Amino acid sequence: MQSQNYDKTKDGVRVRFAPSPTGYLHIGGARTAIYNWLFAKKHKGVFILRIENTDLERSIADSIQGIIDGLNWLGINWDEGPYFQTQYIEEHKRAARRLVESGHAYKCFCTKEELDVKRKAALAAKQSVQYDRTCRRLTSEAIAAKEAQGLPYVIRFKVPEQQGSVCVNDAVYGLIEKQYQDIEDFVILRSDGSPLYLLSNAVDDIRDGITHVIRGQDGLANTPRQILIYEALGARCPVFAHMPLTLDLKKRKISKRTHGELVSVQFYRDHGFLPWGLVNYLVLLGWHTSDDREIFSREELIDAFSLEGIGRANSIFNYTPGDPKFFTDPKALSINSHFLRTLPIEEIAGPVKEDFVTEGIWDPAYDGDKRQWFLSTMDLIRSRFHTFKDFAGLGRAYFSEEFPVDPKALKKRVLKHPDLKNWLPQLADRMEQLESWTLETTEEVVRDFIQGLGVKPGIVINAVRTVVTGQLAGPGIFDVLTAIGKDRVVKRLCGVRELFR
RNA sequence: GUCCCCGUCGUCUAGUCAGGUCAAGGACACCGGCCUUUCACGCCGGCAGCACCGGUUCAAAUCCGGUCGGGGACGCCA
Repeated sequence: MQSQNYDKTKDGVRVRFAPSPTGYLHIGGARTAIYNWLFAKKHKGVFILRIENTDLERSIADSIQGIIDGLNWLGINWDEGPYFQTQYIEEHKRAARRLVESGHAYKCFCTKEELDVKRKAALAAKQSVQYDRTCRRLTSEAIAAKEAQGLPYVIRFKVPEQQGSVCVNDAVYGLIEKQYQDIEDFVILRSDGSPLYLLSNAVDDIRDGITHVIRGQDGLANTPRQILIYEALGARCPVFAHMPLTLDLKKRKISKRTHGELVSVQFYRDHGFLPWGLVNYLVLLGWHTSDDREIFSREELIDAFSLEGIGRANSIFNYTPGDPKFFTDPKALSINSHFLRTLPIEEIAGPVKEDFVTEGIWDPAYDGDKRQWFLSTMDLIRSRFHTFKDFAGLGRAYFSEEFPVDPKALKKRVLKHPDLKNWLPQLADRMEQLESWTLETTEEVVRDFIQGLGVKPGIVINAVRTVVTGQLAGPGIFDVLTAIGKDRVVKRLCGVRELFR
């Protein structure tokens, strides 16, 4: 058998993301996809999406939609696919047969029951639990006889019985050696004729011309066996690069089962993350440059990315359940808010609009006459926000006449000084008479009013902020007043009496 | 039970391959200060770590050995 190289594109980089169809995109999976995607972009290669469903029963369309949606939202675009593993089952079977013919695999007639007994015995004797290779020693007559009886069989891979080992030169973990004697004759085809993952995966990667397999470290232990398959099939091995896993604070693998929605990409979309904020956070879980950069634009990240930067130690998704301040890893939030307050304002207008539409506070004029106002107001308030949900939440008073008043702010900034009940409407009267409504004129009228009262400026100013925005804190008050506008300010200030009830 | 991998601040990590310039640097979080009408932003400062033990060496986070701790793989799962 001659060696066939991956020459799909004259040895250009070809990588793939091969999730199983679970119905949603897991952040760990997203991270794997991101690394592959970055590697492909960096080397101007091809990124393939391949759905690894060997389970024919399931409704594929439904269960892959979540994955596709997640990748699309993140902006991780693929060049080929999605391919489906089920489409290639015949090819996998042919490969298994070919391996039997070439003497690299054999039929095994042992039943599950027999194997179970042996396994238990081995366990009891504290021996390693490997298949004892009974059927490997069957004569061709014995095999023919069993086949004639119609006995079901699986196909097992013949692991070399000599001394020695399989070597993997992992791009991340370095040289990994696995003794032949520590590998059992693993099954590659079930007794019902269907192929197993180890085989299918290798065959698919060979067919797709995959040059670099970038995947989770949980695949590391499979690699020696897959290399045996590659070699037996006469194929050139891809470069393997295993990435460390992401665990929770208790060092458990993160999963939807134990961590819920929090580990799905969808959750971050629903909670106001910018897609790139999530990408930037995820890429830092197990990868780093040797300078101190942590914030990247798309182009910067593609340029900076390399397999050498991938670490070997598992990282932890730093999330504390029930944390009142951080609903997910604080670092994720901080990266997201960094982008939220530094990106050109136009770039966050999109997601904010989408949210406003669902919240029912979108004004079509924000795309027209009020565009400038919309953008500058977002710009004014964004430095305090963590997600774009905050615009319709904490920032609601700027965009809607209906907004809640924070009870803490009300108590501390308004109710504490009963005189405000009269002062604020008086101030509103003065404002009413202003010809122009600018930073300067509003400041002048407010300061003048305060001077007349002879009280500390903060008392009035903070009360105005709370009454006008519903919040304890916010931008400089005169910025707030100009942003919200004379009519609404006056109306809200006069409404202070309501708040005293 | 067998095999493989990993171990630097609470978290993400730089530094480990080519030992000294590391009495260990950055980021997030936390604390304090400045700014200020508030809160953020920004700026300045602080807290906090080489898992442990032994060896090699003039010198070890870095090399070697062991211990402990963590993770992964050992399926007719993917």
